[in-house]
Amino acid sequence: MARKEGNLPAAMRRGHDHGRCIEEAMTLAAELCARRGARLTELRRSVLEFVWQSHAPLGAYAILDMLSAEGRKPMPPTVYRALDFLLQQKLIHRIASLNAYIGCIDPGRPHSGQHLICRLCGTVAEVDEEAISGAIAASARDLQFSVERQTVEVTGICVNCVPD
Amino acid sequence: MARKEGNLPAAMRRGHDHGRCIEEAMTLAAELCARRGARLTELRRSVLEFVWQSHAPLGAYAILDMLSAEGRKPMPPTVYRALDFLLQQKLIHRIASLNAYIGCIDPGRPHSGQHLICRLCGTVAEVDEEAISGAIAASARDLQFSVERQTVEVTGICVNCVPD
DNA sequence: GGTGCTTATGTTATATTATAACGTACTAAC
DNA sequence: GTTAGTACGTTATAATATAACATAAGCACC
Repeated sequence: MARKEGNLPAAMRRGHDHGRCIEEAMTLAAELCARRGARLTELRRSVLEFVWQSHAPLGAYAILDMLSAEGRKPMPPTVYRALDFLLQQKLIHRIASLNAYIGCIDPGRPHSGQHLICRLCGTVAEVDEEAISGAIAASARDLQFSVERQTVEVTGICVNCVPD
Repeated sequence: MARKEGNLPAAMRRGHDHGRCIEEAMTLAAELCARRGARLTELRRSVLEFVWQSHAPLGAYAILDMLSAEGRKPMPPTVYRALDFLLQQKLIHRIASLNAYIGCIDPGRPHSGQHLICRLCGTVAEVDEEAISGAIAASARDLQFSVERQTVEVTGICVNCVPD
């Protein structure tokens, strides 16, 4: 029995109101930064907004081009510093296998986060399955390995890109 | 109860006979390539040997330097092509979070493979836990996502690098 | 043992991603 | 308003990777 589309992550729901995704992400980011005493400057806000413009991850130089098109003409370190800030605040994730950055769907809560990357449309859906992170933690414990970070990137074809 | 060192992957056994790791890997590589009609040329063999010189992953340009020191003076594409061949034959893995390459411990058998990366000594241990790959497969199935590749990279501190 | 096909490697140039180092400007606290 | 700290600007370069085309090596067939 096929899962209802409504239960899929927003990234994989074709018709979802993405404006709402952006709006919620920006609001939550502002709240979190305020609470933490971290400064979500105009630049950082712009970068976060660009990252959120779709559910496909964005490269640093794509962001740089977008900022240039907007009138700012930043150099790479400026962009990387903004990305570093957003990473530290856990507002975005880096997708190592793509050298690109994507908005975090749940920045308020600590989580490891697994990413499903569609090879065709580029969409990345973030999930947080205790079964996965728990299995990794258990395996590490067994080897007396002290885990600091889990990177789980699953490449394949999403439901919207396979023939029915 | 602590796991015995003898049960750890070779990468994490301090005193293991690494010459034997290399030897076995090279023999197995030769066998597999022969069986598959793939040509393990001198260059490819050298690259594989360099990758196996330790259980820490090696960057493409480090390999290039090693080849240069040996007398060959290859250019980057030569190294990358050799790495591509070895990746296709599943004789090595690419560690995305490090942009580096490491020998596969079990190239004969299809497997997804998870990597535990010690931030301090650089050692990477490959494990293949059905609990992990199964949990990922189950989660993907649930989202009707068709998995082609799993990248699991766990960063932390290995048993040899934590204080007793 | 040459011919031609395929695969592997050489070579030149450049693309892409990321950081080091140092200077300036902004902000908040006093 | 001075100062300390943080953010941003700027220049230069490092590190990783690939495109495009030329040459050479292996091999299959006659």
